[in-house]
Amino acid sequence: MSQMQNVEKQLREMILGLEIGPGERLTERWIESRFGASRTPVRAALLRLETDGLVCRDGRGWTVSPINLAEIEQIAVYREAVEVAAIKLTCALEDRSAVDVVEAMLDSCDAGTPREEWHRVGMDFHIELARLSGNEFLFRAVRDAMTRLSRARWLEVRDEAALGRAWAEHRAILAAVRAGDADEAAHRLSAHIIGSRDRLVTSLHNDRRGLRARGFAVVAA
Amino acid sequence: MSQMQNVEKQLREMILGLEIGPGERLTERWIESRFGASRTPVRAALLRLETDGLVCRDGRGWTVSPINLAEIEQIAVYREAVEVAAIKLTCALEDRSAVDVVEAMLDSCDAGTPREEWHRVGMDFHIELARLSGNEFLFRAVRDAMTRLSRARWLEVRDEAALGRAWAEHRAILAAVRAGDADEAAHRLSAHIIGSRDRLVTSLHNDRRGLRARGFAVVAA
DNA sequence: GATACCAACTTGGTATCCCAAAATGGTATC
DNA sequence: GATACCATTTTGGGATACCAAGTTGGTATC
Repeated sequence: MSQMQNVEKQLREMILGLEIGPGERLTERWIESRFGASRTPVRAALLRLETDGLVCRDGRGWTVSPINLAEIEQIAVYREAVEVAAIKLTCALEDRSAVDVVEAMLDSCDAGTPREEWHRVGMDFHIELARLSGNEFLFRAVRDAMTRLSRARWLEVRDEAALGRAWAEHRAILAAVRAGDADEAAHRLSAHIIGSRDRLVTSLHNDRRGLRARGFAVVAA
Repeated sequence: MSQMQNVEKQLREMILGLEIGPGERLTERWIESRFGASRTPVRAALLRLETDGLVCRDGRGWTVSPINLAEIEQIAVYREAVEVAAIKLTCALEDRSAVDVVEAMLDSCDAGTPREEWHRVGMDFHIELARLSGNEFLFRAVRDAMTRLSRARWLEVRDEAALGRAWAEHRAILAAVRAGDADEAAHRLSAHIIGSRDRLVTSLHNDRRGLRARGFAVVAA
């Protein structure tokens, strides 16, 4: 694996894992020494992460992108459009047996599953569901949206009941897809996404002081 | 303007203007000497253009992305989803007077307008229309889709009647938006996009031998 | 004439060096 | 004590040198 991929992967994990907080300044030299690579691959990695929205320019320098509530709301609208389009395509397929693979992902989480895993599977559900459509651009759009939402979703305060509800919604969506009921699937998916958005924005809004106290930059809507 | 932006801009224009043909190999050293910049900004520019889908990796090297008919079909589905979502948002706005600005773009083209201008305005119409939604991600998605379609649309064989029909469809879409009729606007926009896709794919499919003879790589659907 | 093999060149990946601009910190002045 | 100013350091942008891997072209052998 090239140095550029190496730096990009590790830096991405540190940012998504909140090891580097939203709003923190980054210097190319710090990354260079941190990962033992020279500035050329570091700069390439930063350019990649910039297009993913994980880092952004701050004047001349680099900053880990802050949590932006307005952006989160807009992304929800965006992903609703593309996920609904994707699920309609999937419902129109003759062979929809691939939903079983997605259902198995949901099954892999139970009471003993660590929170990180619930978080990861909760995003991969949407990503893999979009992949089933066979449309590369809808798939990429969902993956990109989930990446941008990842940190915010991790910071969301969710009790077990909320997780259970989300999983039930996921299963209902899959059931509709399996039945080939595009309208039902689209409606449930749409409601799920908008509901998730509202809970997410509300949670972050209520917690914004605590988040800022932890050093996380949170931009209001 | 930085060297990186300079190289990116010029290289983008050369690719979109088909001065460098789809499928052509690129070397960092050629770009370096062509634009008088060193490899550092050249590499940064290539990474940018790669995320825009204008260049792609070919093993170890770089290639101007070929025209890909399957990709064009998928992008049409993608842009239909996002453009329809955007126009519905716009129709729901109280103040939709900004459509006048978009309408003025259409008015700027007449019989004496060069073909490049029709081409540019034909894309900007969709981009600016999406911008009116106020959703940054829907807007970016449309802009990105149009960038990826730009070369194919330029190669499309379109007579004056077809252009006139497209403009009429554009105006009908704007009229529906101005009236706040979301369903009508969405329906007309959707039909316009799918119709455009069909004509585009058909045209390129029929012309693929001629295009290949001009040295343009065309990947079949 | 076909093919196996080797040297020279090309090319992307990386490290490193230089530079200008911006940030920083200390000092002198009021 | 506050502030204006200047020297120093830091930082990103760019240029260049080096390397390894891959390609190419030619040659010698069969």
